[in-house]
Amino acid sequence: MPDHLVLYNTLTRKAEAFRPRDPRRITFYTCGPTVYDDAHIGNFRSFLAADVLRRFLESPLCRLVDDDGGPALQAGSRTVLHVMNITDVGHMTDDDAADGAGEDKMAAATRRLSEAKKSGKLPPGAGDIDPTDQHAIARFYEARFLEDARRLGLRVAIDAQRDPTLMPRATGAVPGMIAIIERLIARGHAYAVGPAGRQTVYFSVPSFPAYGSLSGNTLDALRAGQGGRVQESHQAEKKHPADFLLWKSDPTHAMRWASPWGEGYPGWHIECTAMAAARLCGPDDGRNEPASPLTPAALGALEVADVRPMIDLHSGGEDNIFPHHECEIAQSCGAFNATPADAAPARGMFAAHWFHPRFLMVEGAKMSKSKGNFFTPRDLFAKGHEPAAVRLELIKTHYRSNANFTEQGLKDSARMVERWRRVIEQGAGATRADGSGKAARAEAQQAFADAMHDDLNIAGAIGAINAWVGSLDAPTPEDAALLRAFDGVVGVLALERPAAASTDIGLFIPPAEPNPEVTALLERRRDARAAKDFAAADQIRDQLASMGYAIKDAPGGKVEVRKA
RNA sequence: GGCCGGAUGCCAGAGUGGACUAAUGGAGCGGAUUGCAAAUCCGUUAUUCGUGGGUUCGAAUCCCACUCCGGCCUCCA
Repeated sequence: MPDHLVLYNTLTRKAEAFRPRDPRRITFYTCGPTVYDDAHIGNFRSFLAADVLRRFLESPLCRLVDDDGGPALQAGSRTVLHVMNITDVGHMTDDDAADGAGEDKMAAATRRLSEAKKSGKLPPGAGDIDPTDQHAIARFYEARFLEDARRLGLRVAIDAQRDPTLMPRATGAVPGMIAIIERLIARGHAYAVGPAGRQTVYFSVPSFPAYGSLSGNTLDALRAGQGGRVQESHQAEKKHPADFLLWKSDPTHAMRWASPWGEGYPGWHIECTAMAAARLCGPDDGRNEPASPLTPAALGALEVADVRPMIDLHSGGEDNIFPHHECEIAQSCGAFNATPADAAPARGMFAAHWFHPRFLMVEGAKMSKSKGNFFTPRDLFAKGHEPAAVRLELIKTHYRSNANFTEQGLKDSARMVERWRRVIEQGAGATRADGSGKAARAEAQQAFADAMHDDLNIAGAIGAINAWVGSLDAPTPEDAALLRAFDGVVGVLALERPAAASTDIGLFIPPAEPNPEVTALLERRRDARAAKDFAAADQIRDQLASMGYAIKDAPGGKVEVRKA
C-alpha cells in the first residue's frame, strides 16, 4: 500500500509515483468533447475519472512525493490547473479522415439537424438555431454539455464559469495552431504540398523517431495497415504513409480560416497541442484567476529548454491513445522542445503522465444507438435519476477496467448516496461534538487514502467509507466533516438534489409532479387509515403501485411518493 | 495479423503469494420494528476466484497454454 499517489502511466506501462514539476501548480490537460451532438455517459465516464483524479490531487487526503521520495507540498498550497478543451471544429467521420477529405462531424451535425427540423424532431431548445450554421450548432451542444457537466460536478466546467480560458474552444485557437504549424515546417517536422494558396500541410512522422512510444504502434507496425482504414489512393501526396494532416486548404469548407497555405481548416491533433501549450505553458498566474493564454506569437516562439515534459498530466479516453495522443506528442515535442530532432527519443513526451480511462459498457454490452443502450446524462435525469446517483455509478469502478453501467447499479448508487446524506444530516444536527469516534475516523481516513493512493482505487475507497459509516450509531459533527472531506474527492453530496414537490399530504420525489389523482388517493388512504380500515388503505396502496408509484409513510403525516 | 486491458459470489465490485473459510454496496432469506408496508437495525447467503496445466511449504494473487470480453492499429471517451 503506497503512502503517496501512485498512478498508472500509459507511456511507461507502469504504475509510477506521480511527481509534478511544481506541486504548487500541477498542470493537467483533458481532451474534451466534440460538440456535434450530446455527450453520452461513456464520454462522461472518462471526464469524471479525470475529475476524480483532479479532486484527489487537490484533497488534503492526497500525499505526493518529490524526486527524492520526500513529501512534496501537501494540500493547501497545492493546486491543479486543469484545462479541458471544446472541440468545435469538425473532424472527419470516415476513412478519408487522415487526408482531410470526406464529411466532417460538424457538417454531419448540420445535415442531421436539418433533417430533424424537417421532421419536427429537433432537440428541445434547438428550434431557433439555423441548422446550416455550424458555429450555432457547436454553441448549442456546448451549452448542453456544460449544463450536464456541471450537474455531474465536473469541476473544470464549474471553474470555467469564472475563467473561460480553462475550457478553450478549438475555433478560438486557430491562429495559435497556424503559428505552431509554421514552426514545425521551419524545424523540418512538417511540409506543405500542392499549389500555392491551396496547400495541404502534413506532419512528417519519420522526423520524430520517438513516434509510437505511447501506443506501441511503431512505424513498422503501422505499415502493416491492418486497421484497413488507410487507403492507398489517399496516400499519394504524403511522403510517408503515417504522416498526418496539420492543415487542409479548402475554400468550400463551412468552417475555414485564412492561413499561409490557403483558406482552410486545421487537422484534428494540432488543436490540443495549441490549447494545452497556450494555457498550461504560460506564465504562472495562479490557478483559477482569469489569465491570458499565450498569444499565437508567443506560442510560435515557445521553447522548452530541457527534455522534461511540458505538462504534468494528460488524459483522454482509451481510444485517444492512438492516433490522437501519439500525434500530439510528436507535434508538441517537434514544435517546442529545444533538443535537436535527432535526439528526439530523450524528449519529455509532452506530458509526464498519461491517464486513459477505459470504456463503459451498458448492461454488459458495448454501448450503441442501435442496441438501445445509449444514454446521455440528460436522458437519465429526465427519467428521474438524480445527478449524484449517475455520478457515483459512473465513477465507482476502477478507471482502468471496463465498467458496466446498469439500471440496478444506478439504484444501488442512489441508495448509497442517501445513506451518506443521512450521516451528514444527522451529524450536522448533533449537539455532541465530544471527540468520540476519533479512532474510527482516523482508521477510515487512512483506509480511504491508502486506496486512492494506489492508482485511484475508488471502489476500495468507497468500501472504506461504507465500512466506517456502517459502524456509526449516532454521527457527530466531526463525522459529518470527515464524510464531506471524502466527498471532496467522490463529489456526490454537494450536487443538486431534485426538489421534492410538496403538497399537504404528498412529497413527490423525482422531479416535481404533484399529480392531483395521486393526491386524491393519498387523502382517501389517510382517511381510511384514520378509520382503521386497513383493507381499504392497502387497496389504495396497491392501486398506486399499479400506477407506478411507490409510497412510504414519512414522519409528520406526509407520504413520500416515488415514481418507479 | 500486431499491440494493449480484462474475466472474482445472484448483481455491481475490491483484494495481486500466507491474518482470504474473499472488503464494500445491492439483491435474497430469517429476525426486530410497523396495523400492513417503506426506511432503519441485527443475523445470514462463495470450502470459492474463466478453463487446463505448472511453480511454491502455501496461489484469487506468480508462470505457461487455451476460451471468452473490451480497446487500438489513422471517426470515436
